[in-house]
Amino acid sequence: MQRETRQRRAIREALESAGHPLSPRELHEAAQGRVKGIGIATIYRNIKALHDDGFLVPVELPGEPPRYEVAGKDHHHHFHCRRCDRVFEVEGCPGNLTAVTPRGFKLERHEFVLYGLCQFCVAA
Amino acid sequence: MQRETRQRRAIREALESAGHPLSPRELHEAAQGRVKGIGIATIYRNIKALHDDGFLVPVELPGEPPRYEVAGKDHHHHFHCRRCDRVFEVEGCPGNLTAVTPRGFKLERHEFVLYGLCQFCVAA
DNA sequence: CCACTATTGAGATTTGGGTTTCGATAAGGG
DNA sequence: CCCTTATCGAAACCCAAATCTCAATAGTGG
Repeated sequence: MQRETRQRRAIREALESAGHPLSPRELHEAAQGRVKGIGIATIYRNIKALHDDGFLVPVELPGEPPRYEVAGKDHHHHFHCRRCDRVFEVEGCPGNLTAVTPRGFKLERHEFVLYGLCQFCVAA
Repeated sequence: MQRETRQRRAIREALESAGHPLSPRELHEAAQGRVKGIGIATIYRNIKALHDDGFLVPVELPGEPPRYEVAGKDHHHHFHCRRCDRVFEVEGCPGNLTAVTPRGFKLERHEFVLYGLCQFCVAA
Protein backbone atom coordinates (compact mmCIF):
# COMPACT_ATOMS: atom_id res chain seq x y z
CA MET A 1 0.00 0.00 0.00
CA GLN A 2 1.19 3.51 -0.85
CA ARG A 3 1.87 5.65 2.20
CA GLU A 4 1.62 9.43 2.32
CA THR A 5 4.97 10.32 3.92
CA ARG A 6 6.27 13.78 4.72
CA GLN A 7 9.05 13.19 2.23
CA ARG A 8 6.82 12.21 -0.62
CA ARG A 9 4.53 15.15 0.00
CA ALA A 10 7.52 17.49 0.13
CA ILE A 11 8.75 16.21 -3.20
CA ARG A 12 5.33 16.53 -4.81
CA GLU A 13 4.87 20.04 -3.50
CA ALA A 14 8.37 21.11 -4.47
CA LEU A 15 7.74 20.01 -8.04
CA GLU A 16 4.36 21.72 -8.19
CA SER A 17 5.53 25.02 -6.81
CA ALA A 18 8.72 25.15 -8.88
CA GLY A 19 6.76 25.76 -12.06
CA HIS A 20 9.60 24.48 -14.18
CA PRO A 21 11.38 21.14 -14.62
CA LEU A 22 13.78 20.13 -11.85
CA SER A 23 16.77 17.81 -11.91
CA PRO A 24 17.14 15.25 -9.12
CA ARG A 25 19.69 17.55 -7.56
CA GLU A 26 17.44 20.60 -7.80
CA LEU A 27 14.52 18.58 -6.52
CA HIS A 28 16.65 17.45 -3.59
CA GLU A 29 17.51 21.03 -2.68
CA ALA A 30 13.92 22.17 -3.04
CA ALA A 31 12.70 19.29 -0.89
CA GLN A 32 15.35 20.03 1.77
CA GLY A 33 13.52 23.27 2.38
CA ARG A 34 10.42 21.35 3.38
CA VAL A 35 11.90 18.31 5.08
CA LYS A 36 15.40 18.99 6.31
CA GLY A 37 17.71 16.01 6.08
CA ILE A 38 15.81 14.28 3.32
CA GLY A 39 18.20 11.91 1.55
CA ILE A 40 19.09 11.82 -2.12
CA ALA A 41 18.11 8.14 -2.30
CA THR A 42 14.62 9.14 -1.22
CA ILE A 43 14.49 11.62 -4.05
CA TYR A 44 15.34 8.95 -6.60
CA ARG A 45 12.97 6.43 -5.04
CA ASN A 46 10.11 8.89 -5.15
CA ILE A 47 10.85 10.14 -8.63
CA LYS A 48 10.36 6.54 -9.67
CA ALA A 49 7.22 6.06 -7.57
CA LEU A 50 5.65 9.34 -8.69
CA HIS A 51 6.46 8.50 -12.27
CA ASP A 52 4.72 5.14 -11.91
CA ASP A 53 1.77 6.97 -10.39
CA GLY A 54 1.69 9.23 -13.41
CA PHE A 55 2.25 12.30 -11.25
CA LEU A 56 5.41 13.41 -13.02
CA VAL A 57 7.08 12.98 -16.37
CA PRO A 58 10.76 13.14 -17.30
CA VAL A 59 12.07 16.02 -19.40
CA GLU A 60 15.14 14.98 -21.34
CA LEU A 61 17.37 17.62 -22.87
CA PRO A 62 20.46 17.15 -25.02
CA GLY A 63 23.57 16.43 -23.01
CA GLU A 64 21.77 16.98 -19.73
CA PRO A 65 20.68 14.77 -16.88
CA PRO A 66 16.91 14.29 -16.87
CA ARG A 67 14.67 16.79 -15.19
CA TYR A 68 11.09 16.23 -14.07
CA GLU A 69 7.87 18.17 -14.29
CA VAL A 70 4.28 17.50 -13.22
CA ALA A 71 2.38 15.42 -15.75
CA GLY A 72 -0.69 16.42 -17.72
CA LYS A 73 0.42 19.75 -19.14
CA ASP A 74 -0.53 20.79 -22.63
CA HIS A 75 1.90 20.20 -25.47
CA HIS A 76 4.88 22.45 -24.91
CA HIS A 77 8.64 22.69 -25.23
CA HIS A 78 11.57 23.99 -23.20
CA PHE A 79 14.08 26.77 -22.96
CA HIS A 80 17.48 26.03 -21.46
CA CYS A 81 19.35 29.01 -20.02
CA ARG A 82 23.06 28.66 -20.73
CA ARG A 83 23.91 30.92 -17.80
CA CYS A 84 21.89 29.64 -14.83
CA ASP A 85 21.32 26.23 -16.38
CA ARG A 86 17.63 26.27 -15.49
CA VAL A 87 14.97 24.97 -17.83
CA PHE A 88 11.75 26.85 -18.54
CA GLU A 89 8.53 25.93 -20.17
CA VAL A 90 7.73 27.34 -23.60
CA GLU A 91 4.16 27.56 -24.80
CA GLY A 92 3.25 26.86 -28.35
CA CYS A 93 4.95 24.92 -31.07
CA PRO A 94 6.24 25.87 -34.50
CA GLY A 95 4.19 22.99 -35.88
CA ASN A 96 4.07 21.72 -39.44
CA LEU A 97 6.72 19.07 -38.93
CA THR A 98 5.59 16.66 -41.59
CA ALA A 99 7.14 19.07 -44.06
CA VAL A 100 10.65 18.41 -42.79
CA THR A 101 10.18 14.70 -42.07
CA PRO A 102 12.23 12.65 -44.52
CA ARG A 103 10.38 10.60 -47.13
CA GLY A 104 9.49 7.13 -45.86
CA PHE A 105 9.99 7.97 -42.20
CA LYS A 106 7.14 7.75 -39.70
CA LEU A 107 7.02 10.74 -37.38
CA GLU A 108 5.59 9.97 -33.95
CA ARG A 109 6.66 12.82 -31.74
CA HIS A 110 9.15 15.63 -31.48
CA GLU A 111 11.13 17.68 -29.03
CA PHE A 112 12.16 21.20 -29.39
CA VAL A 113 14.75 22.99 -27.31
CA LEU A 114 15.53 26.69 -27.25
CA TYR A 115 18.83 27.96 -25.90
CA GLY A 116 19.94 31.36 -24.74
CA LEU A 117 19.43 33.56 -21.71
CA CYS A 118 16.37 33.48 -19.50
CA GLN A 119 14.66 36.68 -18.41
CA PHE A 120 16.60 36.73 -15.15
CA CYS A 121 20.00 36.29 -16.75
CA VAL A 122 19.27 38.80 -19.51
CA ALA A 123 18.65 41.40 -16.84
CA ALA A 124 21.67 40.49 -14.72
CA MET B 1 53.20 16.78 -35.15
CA GLN B 2 49.97 15.17 -36.31
CA ARG B 3 50.51 11.73 -37.86
CA GLU B 4 48.28 10.15 -40.42
CA THR B 5 47.74 6.71 -38.91
CA ARG B 6 45.68 3.88 -40.35
CA GLN B 7 43.38 4.17 -37.35
CA ARG B 8 42.78 7.88 -37.73
CA ARG B 9 42.10 7.52 -41.41
CA ALA B 10 39.71 4.63 -40.72
CA ILE B 11 37.78 6.72 -38.23
CA ARG B 12 37.60 9.70 -40.58
CA GLU B 13 36.43 7.56 -43.47
CA ALA B 14 33.92 5.68 -41.35
CA LEU B 15 32.33 8.94 -40.30
CA GLU B 16 32.25 10.29 -43.82
CA SER B 17 30.76 7.22 -45.41
CA ALA B 18 28.17 6.69 -42.66
CA GLY B 19 26.23 9.74 -43.77
CA HIS B 20 24.62 10.05 -40.37
CA PRO B 21 25.81 10.76 -36.82
CA LEU B 22 27.61 7.90 -35.06
CA SER B 23 28.04 7.21 -31.37
CA PRO B 24 31.50 6.23 -30.10
CA ARG B 25 30.27 2.64 -30.03
CA GLU B 26 28.93 2.80 -33.59
CA LEU B 27 32.08 4.53 -34.73
CA HIS B 28 34.13 1.80 -33.11
CA GLU B 29 32.21 -0.91 -34.98
CA ALA B 30 32.42 0.96 -38.26
CA ALA B 31 36.15 1.48 -37.81
CA GLN B 32 36.65 -2.20 -36.93
CA GLY B 33 35.62 -2.97 -40.49
CA ARG B 34 38.56 -0.98 -41.77
CA VAL B 35 41.18 -1.68 -39.13
CA LYS B 36 40.43 -4.88 -37.25
CA GLY B 37 41.41 -4.76 -33.60
CA ILE B 38 41.22 -0.99 -33.29
CA GLY B 39 40.69 -0.16 -29.62
CA ILE B 40 37.91 1.85 -28.07
CA ALA B 41 40.43 4.18 -26.42
CA THR B 42 41.73 5.03 -29.87
CA ILE B 43 38.21 5.95 -30.90
CA TYR B 44 37.86 8.38 -28.01
CA ARG B 45 41.33 9.80 -28.50
CA ASN B 46 40.62 10.49 -32.14
CA ILE B 47 37.15 11.86 -31.58
CA LYS B 48 38.87 14.42 -29.40
CA ALA B 49 41.65 15.05 -31.89
CA LEU B 50 39.30 15.32 -34.87
CA HIS B 51 37.07 17.63 -32.90
CA ASP B 52 40.02 19.88 -32.12
CA ASP B 53 40.90 19.80 -35.81
CA GLY B 54 37.37 20.91 -36.61
CA PHE B 55 36.76 17.78 -38.66
CA LEU B 56 33.76 16.61 -36.65
CA VAL B 57 31.13 18.09 -34.35
CA PRO B 58 29.17 16.47 -31.54
CA VAL B 59 25.45 15.84 -31.92
CA GLU B 60 23.72 15.78 -28.57
CA LEU B 61 20.28 14.23 -28.26
CA PRO B 62 18.01 13.99 -25.21
CA GLY B 63 18.94 11.16 -22.88
CA GLU B 64 21.54 9.83 -25.29
CA PRO B 65 25.30 9.62 -25.34
CA PRO B 66 26.75 12.06 -27.86
CA ARG B 67 27.09 11.12 -31.48
CA TYR B 68 29.38 12.74 -34.02
CA GLU B 69 29.06 13.94 -37.57
CA VAL B 70 31.41 15.64 -40.02
CA ALA B 71 31.55 19.39 -39.51
CA GLY B 72 30.52 22.11 -41.90
CA LYS B 73 27.05 20.96 -42.88
CA ASP B 74 24.26 23.43 -43.41
CA HIS B 75 21.79 24.11 -40.60
CA HIS B 76 19.80 20.94 -40.02
CA HIS B 77 18.22 18.78 -37.36
CA HIS B 78 17.92 15.09 -36.50
CA PHE B 79 15.56 12.15 -36.51
CA HIS B 80 16.00 9.46 -33.87
CA CYS B 81 14.59 6.02 -34.72
CA ARG B 82 13.10 4.45 -31.61
CA ARG B 83 13.54 0.98 -33.08
CA CYS B 84 17.11 0.79 -34.40
CA ASP B 85 18.29 3.73 -32.29
CA ARG B 86 20.08 5.32 -35.23
CA VAL B 87 20.06 9.04 -35.84
CA PHE B 88 19.44 10.59 -39.25
CA GLU B 89 19.87 14.02 -40.67
CA VAL B 90 16.82 16.15 -41.39
CA GLU B 91 16.99 18.99 -43.87
CA GLY B 92 15.16 22.20 -43.30
CA CYS B 93 13.85 23.84 -40.19
CA PRO B 94 10.38 24.89 -39.11
CA GLY B 95 11.82 28.33 -38.44
CA ASN B 96 10.11 31.35 -36.90
CA LEU B 97 11.07 30.57 -33.35
CA THR B 98 10.96 34.08 -32.02
CA ALA B 99 7.19 33.67 -31.97
CA VAL B 100 7.35 31.01 -29.26
CA THR B 101 10.24 32.52 -27.31
CA PRO B 102 8.99 33.76 -23.95
CA ARG B 103 8.92 37.49 -23.34
CA GLY B 104 12.20 38.81 -21.99
CA PHE B 105 14.21 35.76 -23.00
CA LYS B 106 17.09 36.00 -25.44
CA LEU B 107 17.06 33.22 -28.02
CA GLU B 108 20.50 32.23 -29.30
CA ARG B 109 20.07 28.85 -30.90
CA HIS B 110 17.76 25.86 -31.00
CA GLU B 111 17.69 22.11 -31.42
CA PHE B 112 14.96 20.09 -32.88
CA VAL B 113 14.55 16.33 -32.62
CA LEU B 114 12.08 14.15 -34.44
CA TYR B 115 11.20 10.69 -33.14
CA GLY B 116 9.57 7.71 -34.79
CA LEU B 117 10.57 5.02 -37.23
CA CYS B 118 13.20 5.43 -39.91
CA GLN B 119 12.57 4.29 -43.44
CA PHE B 120 14.25 0.93 -42.79
CA CYS B 121 12.27 0.16 -39.64
CA VAL B 122 8.99 1.28 -41.18
CA ALA B 123 9.50 -1.31 -43.90
CA ALA B 124 10.63 -4.10 -41.56
C1' DC C 1 -3.42 2.37 20.45
C1' DC C 2 -0.89 -1.67 18.17
C1' DA C 3 1.27 -4.25 15.13
C1' DC C 4 2.65 -4.65 10.59
C1' DT C 5 5.36 -3.22 7.09
C1' DA C 6 6.30 0.62 3.68
C1' DT C 7 9.59 4.04 3.82
C1' DT C 8 13.58 6.42 5.26
C1' DG C 9 18.78 8.01 5.82
C1' DA C 10 23.44 6.86 5.46
C1' DG C 11 26.68 4.77 3.19
C1' DA C 12 28.26 1.02 0.26
C1' DT C 13 27.87 -0.45 -4.36
C1' DT C 14 26.93 -0.50 -9.19
C1' DT C 15 26.85 1.40 -13.68
C1' DG C 16 28.31 3.37 -17.92
C1' DG C 17 30.70 6.68 -20.36
C1' DG C 18 35.06 8.22 -20.74
C1' DT C 19 40.24 8.76 -19.55
C1' DT C 20 44.88 7.37 -18.21
C1' DT C 21 48.88 4.33 -18.00
C1' DC C 22 52.42 1.83 -20.06
C1' DG C 23 55.11 -1.05 -22.94
C1' DA C 24 55.04 -1.92 -27.93
C1' DT C 25 54.53 -0.20 -32.61
C1' DA C 26 54.96 2.49 -36.63
C1' DA C 27 54.71 7.35 -38.93
C1' DG C 28 57.71 10.26 -41.27
C1' DG C 29 61.50 13.98 -41.08
C1' DG C 30 66.29 14.11 -41.92
C1' DC D 1 66.98 3.82 -43.84
C1' DC D 2 67.29 5.28 -39.13
C1' DC D 3 65.80 7.55 -35.03
C1' DT D 4 62.57 10.13 -32.57
C1' DT D 5 58.32 10.13 -30.69
C1' DA D 6 53.22 10.27 -31.82
C1' DT D 7 50.08 6.76 -31.55
C1' DC D 8 48.38 2.34 -30.52
C1' DG D 9 45.91 -1.67 -27.72
C1' DA D 10 44.75 -3.54 -23.41
C1' DA D 11 43.57 -3.01 -19.06
C1' DA D 12 43.35 -0.33 -15.05
C1' DC D 13 41.25 3.56 -13.49
C1' DC D 14 38.01 7.66 -12.83
C1' DC D 15 33.71 9.99 -11.89
C1' DA D 16 29.16 11.27 -11.22
C1' DA D 17 24.58 9.51 -11.45
C1' DA D 18 21.78 6.09 -9.85
C1' DT D 19 20.71 1.88 -7.12
C1' DC D 20 20.96 -1.18 -3.33
C1' DT D 21 21.55 -2.71 1.70
C1' DC D 22 20.06 -2.61 6.21
C1' DA D 23 18.80 -1.10 10.65
C1' DA D 24 15.72 2.49 12.37
C1' DT D 25 11.43 5.00 11.83
C1' DA D 26 6.79 6.16 11.05
C1' DG D 27 2.14 5.69 8.28
C1' DT D 28 -2.12 3.33 8.69
C1' DG D 29 -5.67 -0.43 8.82
C1' DG D 30 -7.86 -2.77 12.29
